[in-house]
Amino acid sequence: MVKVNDTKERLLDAAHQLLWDESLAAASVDAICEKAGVKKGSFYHFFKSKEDLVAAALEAKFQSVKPELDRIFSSSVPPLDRLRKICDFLHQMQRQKLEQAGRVVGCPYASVGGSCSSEDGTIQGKTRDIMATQLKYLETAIRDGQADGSIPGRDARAAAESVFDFIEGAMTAARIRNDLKPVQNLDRGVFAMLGLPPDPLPGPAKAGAGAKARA
Amino acid sequence: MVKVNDTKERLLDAAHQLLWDESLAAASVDAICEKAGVKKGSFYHFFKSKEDLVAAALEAKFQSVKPELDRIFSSSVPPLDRLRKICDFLHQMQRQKLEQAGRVVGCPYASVGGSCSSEDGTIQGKTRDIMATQLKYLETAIRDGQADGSIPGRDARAAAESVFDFIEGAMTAARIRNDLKPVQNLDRGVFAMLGLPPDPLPGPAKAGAGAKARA
DNA sequence: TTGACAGTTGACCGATCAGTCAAGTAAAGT
DNA sequence: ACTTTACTTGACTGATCGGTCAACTGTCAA
Repeated sequence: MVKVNDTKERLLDAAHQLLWDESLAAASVDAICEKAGVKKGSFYHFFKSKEDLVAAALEAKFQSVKPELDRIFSSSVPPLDRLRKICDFLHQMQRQKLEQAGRVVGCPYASVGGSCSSEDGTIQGKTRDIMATQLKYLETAIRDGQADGSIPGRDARAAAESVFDFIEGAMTAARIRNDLKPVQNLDRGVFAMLGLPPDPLPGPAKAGAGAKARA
Repeated sequence: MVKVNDTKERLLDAAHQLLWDESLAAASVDAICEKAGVKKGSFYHFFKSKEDLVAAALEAKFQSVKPELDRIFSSSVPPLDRLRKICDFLHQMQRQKLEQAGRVVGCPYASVGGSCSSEDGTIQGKTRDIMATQLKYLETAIRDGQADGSIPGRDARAAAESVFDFIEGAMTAARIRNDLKPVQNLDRGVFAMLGLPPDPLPGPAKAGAGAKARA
């Protein structure tokens, strides 16, 4: 009995699911309403426009994963571990979405933000804001790493931007190719971008030919 | 008088311009026809569907820049120079499109491919093909570099994929933020990704504070 | 001269788009 | 008991979507 009226949440959930699993184009007001089991009149009781709902759905979803980001990027974790963890987190999330949605979905912010003309101010602005916030996590981790000597270089901001662009590019590639491979070893690309030697093979003494698992 | 009937070309041009400058959603059949100065009936005389036209427009545009790619990635050019040149080429192209379209447009293949549900087989398939072809240029250059010792590492394919993802991510970021900055120094990210030292500052003795241009 | 045919035209189709609205329900506030 | 308020509903609008069609035009070949 914690919540009797969850209409708004159902709309936000349905919208984000359509945005992420399908596309901005697939997330029509009618489709969102049908998926949420809500009539269109109710939709416009809670949101003044479709743009409004889309922006709210992106924001709500980001807020829901933010605690996880705060945990992963905790200052109590060594900077390189934060990077390893976020790469693994992104990979696992894509794997989970693949099972649930039946396809690789990539990053919703890049997909949605990239698929609107800049005129759609509200939506693209929201994706910009969220991605800027995500960038800060990377920037802080890299700056901490540079401070403790675990990461070479001095310009944490520029390094974070490059790493972020690489990750987003890999997510987009995974979506377009409908293939998890681009996001399977994000840490290798991230470490290379930062001028770090690649991680030793995961798992202790995992038999000889680790590289063969590629095939 | 070389061409009396350029209707098909006008449709392809108009379509690609809308796809690139605006979005897949903005490239409606009506909008394409209006921009091309062609009636819808004629459209369907040349193309059997909108998907058909979009795929053809993407392919046609790629074919039109292919000679430039072949020149940039010529085997007669040192591998590192090929990478420098393609980064500069992409930057200049984005700059030119910015002037022409009034905004940063990014990579049309990533934008279009990322903004359709995988169901749109034809279109997403075409973007996949084109991007796979582009990847081969990078792969060859990197393999040549690894062969002559100018690039460290052994797995040219994996390195090319990482570099490609980074470049695409930067193009997408530039589009979403409507800002050229992410594509202004692609070579730095590319070189870092390949484990290379950054290029020395461009231009001989370009006054002291090169880094100040950032602000 | 007459077809044949590539190309063009504008009217038209049903479906779907985002968004509106008046009427209704039900619970909370007075 | 009465009103206010939050929410729901289904029918509706005009615009636009992708796509069709029969009729028309010009050109070139037989």
